[in-house]
Amino acid sequence: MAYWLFKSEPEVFGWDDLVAKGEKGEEWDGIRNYQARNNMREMKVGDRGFFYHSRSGLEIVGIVEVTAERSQDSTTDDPRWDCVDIKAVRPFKVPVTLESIKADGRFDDMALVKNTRLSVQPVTETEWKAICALGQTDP
DNA sequence: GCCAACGTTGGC
DNA sequence: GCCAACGTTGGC
Repeated sequence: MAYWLFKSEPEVFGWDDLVAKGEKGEEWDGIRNYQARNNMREMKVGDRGFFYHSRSGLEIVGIVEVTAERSQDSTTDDPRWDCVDIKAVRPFKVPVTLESIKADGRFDDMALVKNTRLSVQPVTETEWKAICALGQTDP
């Protein structure tokens, strides 16, 4: 199983919005960046990801799961863009802020720190476990 | 709300 | 194939 991180602006589509979608989850559409799209193409059903609030909040707030593999992004006819579906699994007991991730030192290689503009990015198993621990939440 | 960083587009 | 112009993301 692989691990990922999904960014979203809470004012546009936040953690609570994903929770409201329930078990069916939500199509992670609107991604128009090749790197982010390529990451989604690698995803398998059952892969886990962090849900991060960008622009405001600036913290990882919960764990999500991939519920459907790549298919055409329904918001466009352009065949270049496809995406996966994700659902909320559980919230972090304690949100993990970007500030604390930067201050930690163990996460300096994460795209979250090094490539701030990448909205869908891979996370290593080591990073996954360490961040879940910071969030005081089961991986 | 600003703007730096980065990605994409298109004229040449 | 270069690079200027433009558009978008996201931290501050």
